[in-house]
Amino acid sequence: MVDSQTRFEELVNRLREQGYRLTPQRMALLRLLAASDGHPSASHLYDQLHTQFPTTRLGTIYKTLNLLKDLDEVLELGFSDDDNRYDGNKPYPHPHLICVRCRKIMDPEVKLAQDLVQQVAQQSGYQIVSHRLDFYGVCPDCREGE
Amino acid sequence: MVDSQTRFEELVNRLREQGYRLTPQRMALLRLLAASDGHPSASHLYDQLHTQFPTTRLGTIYKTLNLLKDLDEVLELGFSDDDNRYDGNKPYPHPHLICVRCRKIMDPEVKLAQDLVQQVAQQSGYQIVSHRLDFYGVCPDCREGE
DNA sequence: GTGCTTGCAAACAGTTTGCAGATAG
DNA sequence: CTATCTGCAAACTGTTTGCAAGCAC
Repeated sequence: MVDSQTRFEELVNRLREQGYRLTPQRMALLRLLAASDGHPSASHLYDQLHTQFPTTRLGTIYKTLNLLKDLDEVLELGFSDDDNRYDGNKPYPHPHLICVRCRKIMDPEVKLAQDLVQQVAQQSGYQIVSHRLDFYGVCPDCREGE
Repeated sequence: MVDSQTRFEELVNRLREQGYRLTPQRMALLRLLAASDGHPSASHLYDQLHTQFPTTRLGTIYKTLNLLKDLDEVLELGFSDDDNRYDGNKPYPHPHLICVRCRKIMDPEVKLAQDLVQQVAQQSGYQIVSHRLDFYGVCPDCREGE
């Protein structure tokens, strides 16, 4: 992972150069995204921002997250049965490891064989634009109490 | 893919042996699930059932789908930004290929290297219970009109 | 000063739940 | 006969939208 201060500055510059405004709330959100490796949800980010900016609402957070998503600076991990999660450090497809008990999400140190993507493209005639690989399991902490 | 009649009978027997009732609506839903290779959504199934059983409601369809999901006879593909899709023919993890334009879903003829799963388990200490691999792309039909 | 951003509240959509009447076994 | 299933409607939840006031530039 890139240094969190560096990533923060990257995000700030990216918004600035695109002509977006850097409000204090946005700066704080960018700082959180750059600092977190835990794939926070919008409401987790809200909990953290709320202490500093008591009037901040979830809606505002979603707006900024969607903005960053459109700029490809944040990866959104959507779940149909749970809050979506956001990764502001590695905004490109990569495998995730999800604990089915505590919902902790980490990045395993593996990657999808690139020729598998090629193979799918050739077989199907699809133009592949992205992919997603999630492993579901029980994390060591959650296995302990069994 | 297994023959659709065979799969239908499998599903019927599975419900029967578990003591669940085989109502006409359920039978029709099982038939649809066994026959479809297009990963239908609940509302797609509803559209089809509705002609035969005009009083059938989406809620009922969800109840039966969840029942089959609990019996591991249907695979649910959840999407945070779209209807969930259901696969009654291959109710185990396998890769999917999703058109980002028309939302058609097919099964590419590839499979995830099994040792990748092992590798993740060993590295992380997680007990892996499942996984999901989705490729996103533009299907040949949707590329045509470009 | 201009118009993007925020706070706020209401809307949205897919899915789930609760209940009374219908029905499979 | 009776417990399960269906139809129905309301509830639920995470996310999005619309608008007026605020503030970055």
